[in-house]
Amino acid sequence: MFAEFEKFIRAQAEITDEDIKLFRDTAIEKTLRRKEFLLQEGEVCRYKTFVSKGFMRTYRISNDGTEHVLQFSPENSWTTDPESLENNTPSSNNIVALEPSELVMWTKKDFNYLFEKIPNLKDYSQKLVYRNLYLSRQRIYTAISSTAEEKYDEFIQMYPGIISRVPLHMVASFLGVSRETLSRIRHVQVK
Amino acid sequence: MFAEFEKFIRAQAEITDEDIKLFRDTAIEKTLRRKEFLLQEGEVCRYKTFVSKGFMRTYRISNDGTEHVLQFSPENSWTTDPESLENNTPSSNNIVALEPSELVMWTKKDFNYLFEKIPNLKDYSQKLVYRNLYLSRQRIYTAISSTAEEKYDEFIQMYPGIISRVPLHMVASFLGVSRETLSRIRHVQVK
DNA sequence: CGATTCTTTGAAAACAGTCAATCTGTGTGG
DNA sequence: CCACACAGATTGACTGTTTTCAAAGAATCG
Repeated sequence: MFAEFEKFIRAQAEITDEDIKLFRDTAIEKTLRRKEFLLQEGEVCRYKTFVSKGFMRTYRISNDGTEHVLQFSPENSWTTDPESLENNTPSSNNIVALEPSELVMWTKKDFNYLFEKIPNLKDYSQKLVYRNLYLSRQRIYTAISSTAEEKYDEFIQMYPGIISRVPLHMVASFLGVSRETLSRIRHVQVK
Repeated sequence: MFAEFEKFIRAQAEITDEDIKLFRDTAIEKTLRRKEFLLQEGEVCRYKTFVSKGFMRTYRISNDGTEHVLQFSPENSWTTDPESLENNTPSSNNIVALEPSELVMWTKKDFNYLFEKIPNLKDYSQKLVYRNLYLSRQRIYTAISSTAEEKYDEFIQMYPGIISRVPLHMVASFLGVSRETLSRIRHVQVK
């Protein structure tokens, strides 16, 4: 699990062998089976976590009991609840494994220590947050400006790999459309 | 204009008199009349900008020519296109004054210089980005999970001051509903 | 005041959601 | 290996919501 992370982080930032040792010494590895939770609503998120294998999904449950998917996290991406982690507040989100998954995690404290010791990490982290912010803005724009069909098309464009790995009703939930509507949209397009 | 910024930043972070001098020496002040642009689609965003008085609005124009409001920025808040600023890429957004406004701006270069000189600034900036990210996520969640009426109610809750300062059709555009729908929602609620 | 911008209203049409039933594929246990 | 259960996907009919279009009324800016 750590091996995948090492490969990933070396590709993303200038990282020395010593840095890698620091990462490794503080990392916690975790394996999840399908449908196991990394985080459940009400818990405080304790870890920055990197998905080295598998597939995670973040969702929230609304008052009427419906699930709404906020994020898909395939291997080689990060998944956490930054708000809960930063402020030590109970999370409103659930993070669950969609496939058997392998995670590499760090506590906030350890990661702060890494920030001090690994100069390039702060820059990388900053960039990551910014990218997150752009993507969020883009998603907001799509949500307020597009029809269901346009949302679906953009999803396919932006995350081409995802559609084949998750049930369609979760894609529908991610897009904010009912599963039936998504089904009909897709059927029209096949023609 | 700078006076408002000084007051604001002192309240937000531990800032010394020397820090203030640094801020001031690099700041550019700008006054905008109603409907004047801070940034237009296609331009590269060059400044971090603080709204010390007035009211700014960020919007994007979709293919069919419709405006979609991404952000409202009243006095004592920041407004920029972070993506364009960071990557020197042409912006897809327009930022325009809704009221006569006064701005305090810094180039990216100068602000990086400030980051080096003012240790607490990085933390403050980090927090700001994070808060932005939470708010964006919240807005995404609302967009995919709520009815038009719920969206409006949440807007009123979250930004109580805004509704009285902007035309309703811009609120509608922010929420992703037609102005007619918003009008009807509001009318029902008055009962 | 005059022009422009903004808001409201009504009626029709388009769109998306709900409900219920059916179909499909997958994997499990007998 | 088959039968069955289960999760997921699709379909049709219906309902409800939202958009669109058009017109008129209200408010605001210069």
